[in-house]
Formats: sequence, C-alpha cells, structure tokens
Amino acid sequence: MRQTEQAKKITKVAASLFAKKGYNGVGVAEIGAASGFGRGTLYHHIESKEGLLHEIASQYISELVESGHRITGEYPDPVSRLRALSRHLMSVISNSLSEIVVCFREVQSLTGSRHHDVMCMHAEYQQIWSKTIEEGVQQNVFREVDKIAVKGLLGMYFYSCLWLKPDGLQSPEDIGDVFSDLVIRSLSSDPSD
Amino acid sequence: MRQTEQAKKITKVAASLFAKKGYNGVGVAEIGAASGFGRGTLYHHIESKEGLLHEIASQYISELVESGHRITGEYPDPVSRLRALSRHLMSVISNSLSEIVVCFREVQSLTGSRHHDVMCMHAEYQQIWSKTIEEGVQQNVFREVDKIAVKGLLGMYFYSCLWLKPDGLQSPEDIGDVFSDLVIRSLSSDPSD
DNA sequence: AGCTGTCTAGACCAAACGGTACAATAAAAT
DNA sequence: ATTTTATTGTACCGTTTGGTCTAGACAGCT
Repeated sequence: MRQTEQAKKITKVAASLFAKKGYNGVGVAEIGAASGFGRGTLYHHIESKEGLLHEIASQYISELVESGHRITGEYPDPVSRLRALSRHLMSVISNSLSEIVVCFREVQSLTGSRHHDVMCMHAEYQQIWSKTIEEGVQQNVFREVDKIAVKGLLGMYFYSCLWLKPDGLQSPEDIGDVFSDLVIRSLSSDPSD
Repeated sequence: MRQTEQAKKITKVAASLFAKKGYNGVGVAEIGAASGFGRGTLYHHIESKEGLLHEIASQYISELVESGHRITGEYPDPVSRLRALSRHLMSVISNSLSEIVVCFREVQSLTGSRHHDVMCMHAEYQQIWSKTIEEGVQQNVFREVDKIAVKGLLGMYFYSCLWLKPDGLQSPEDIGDVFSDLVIRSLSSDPSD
C-alpha cells in the first residue's frame, strides 16, 4: 500500500495515540488535531478509522514475518538463528513501541477480514519460532518441549512493550541478548551450553 | 469492599465485556442490558464505569499479591516456591481469564489514584518473584541474571491470557508446570537440575 | 393502613462519536 | 488566462456516550 507523506504522518500519530489511550479511547477529531488537520481533511487521506488501525497493526507484524523468513534463510543453525530472531524482535519492538502495542493489544477491535489478516500473520511468525525449535530438537541441541512453550517464550517478548521505556538504560540488543540467553538455556539439552 | 449479589454479577458481566471489546468499546447501556438492568438501576449498584474497572482490575491483582506472600511463607526453598508461584499464577489466570485480561490490558484507562493503586500492586507482585530469584542466587541454585529477566519471565505468564482457551486441552496446572520448567531451567546454575 | 428504605425503569442531559457533503482554496497543467 | 486536480476547513448527519433525576414498585415493619 503506497502512502503519501501526510498519510504516513497520520498513521504514526494515530499509533501513538492508540497506544496511549486505546483504539476506542481516541476520536478521529483528536487524531486530526494531533496531526494538524481537520476532520474532513483527515478523511481525504485515510479510508476509515478502522483502516488506520489495520494499517498500523499489519505494517509491523508483516515486517516481522518478512524478516523472520530472511533470518531463517541466513542462519541454518537453530541456536544462532534463535539469537538473531531474538535480537531482531526486540529491536523492532523497541523501535516501534507504539505500533507494536497497538498491534497486539487492539487487534480485537479489527473486524472481519482485517482481523483475520493480522491473526494469520501472527500465527505465521509464531511458526517461524516453532520451526526453529523443532530443528533444534532434531539436532539434539534442544530438548523436547510442549507445543505451548513457544507461546510462552514469545509472550516474554511481546509483553515487554508494556514495560519497555524508549529511553531506558539498556539497549534493545542488550535486552534481546538477556532474553535469548533465557530462551536458549530453557530449551537447551546440553548443560554445558 | 463489600459487594451485594447484584453488584457481583454486574462486575462479572462487565469483566467479560471489557475483555472482549475493551473498556472504551463497551457502553454502560450494554453492561446494563447484559446483566439484565436498565441504566438507572445499574447506577444504583455501581459507583461509576471507571469504579467498575478498578474493582475488576484490583480484585485479582490483590489476590495474586496476597497469595504470593502466603506462598512465600510456605515455601522456604526458592525452587519449589517458584514452582508453586507458577502453578498458582497460571491457575488464577486460567480461572479468571476475563478479569486478568482487563487487569493488564485496560489499566491505562484508570486515572489518578486508581491507576496508581493497581500499578503498585503489580510492582509488589513482581517483587515477590524477584525476591525468590535473588534468594536462589544467594543459595547458588540460580545463576546471576539481569534485573529485567523477571519482567520477561512474568510476561510469559501474563501474555498467556491472550491465547489461553478456557476449554483448552491442557489444565492450567499442566501449563504452569511447563512454564515453571522453562523458568527454572533458564535460571538454573546447576545443569543437572 | 401507613410508613420507610431499597430497588427499578425510563426520560433526559450535554458532549462526543464516526462519517459525509460541500464550498473554498491552492497548485499545476493546458 | 483558463481549466483541472488535489487539498483543505466547516457545518452537519444520526447515534451513542457517561451520568443524573424522578416517579413508581415493592418489600418489611409498626
């Protein structure tokens, strides 16, 4: 979807408002005012309020999926791939805090195919992590774990957008490393790792 | 806070509505209709819409804090305490899905002291986990981990209310065990554990 | 019967909601 | 200079928002 400069700005402003007050807690008038437009003008650049939400939510989850596939290709080794996925996920979350908060907290406000769209991409991203763990199990570097373990581990990351501070002391990469350490240790079959 | 039968019912109905559509996505009229009352009647039983949200959110986080302290007293050993905390947290989440979803996703809609209240209890619960891990480190059963690790690990649990199905195949205790296994392994300093 | 206090429903309020219509403006193309 | 074309702001639509007020229904008590 090609977006004009104005549309991009509106999307960005809306993301931070949605993150702060929730989708239903923000009116289109407020979005307009915050981006310097009237309501009429706003609707010349966007399709609808829900379209805006879909744009925000799908933009970043689709980027995660895309990069996930790329990283899968680049790292054949499950352990280093997991580390790379961890760093990347954490840096995306950190660099686009508002958008990610919206993406995982306001999905419920999407209806019909828009909702289905985002949920599918979410599942696809989870599949990337599942696949990596499975490969690790086959290579005996990871132990067998329950299927829900990957949901738990990903939750560790996704939940971080509720406490992460953009101006925090630790860099996203540092946090990603702390987390991937936890993840790899929790999965590892080799104690000396 | 002493609640009448009707007030309890309204709180319960409101929790499931808030969980499904978000705090700002539900009107008081809808809450009234779903609990079988008109709007006027509703306001005879509740203080305000935000009061209702605070009731829902504080009820369960305060139960977590209370039980957390109890469990701390019952289990001197950090490892078994962590297992107990894990099982308990997972069963509370599972048994009160809607309330927990509201508690962690809609806190932002609380204002002033009500917001502060809930955040403090949240921090106190995290402290219970932190303390347990610290004790484990002192006893050399856990390795030294970054302070944010506990945030990550708790995120694993809290995030679960977004994918947990009340009629799922696995019992909350099973899931709690899977998670505590992950947590203990990720923290363990002793590979033979 | 008369009184008291709890519970109920619905009318009502000003404000805000998402979205549309339309006229005015600005810029670009001819 | 004139005609398109893309932007803009404002007035307006019907609906819904959280919350209040009031009048009646109902029980239990004297």
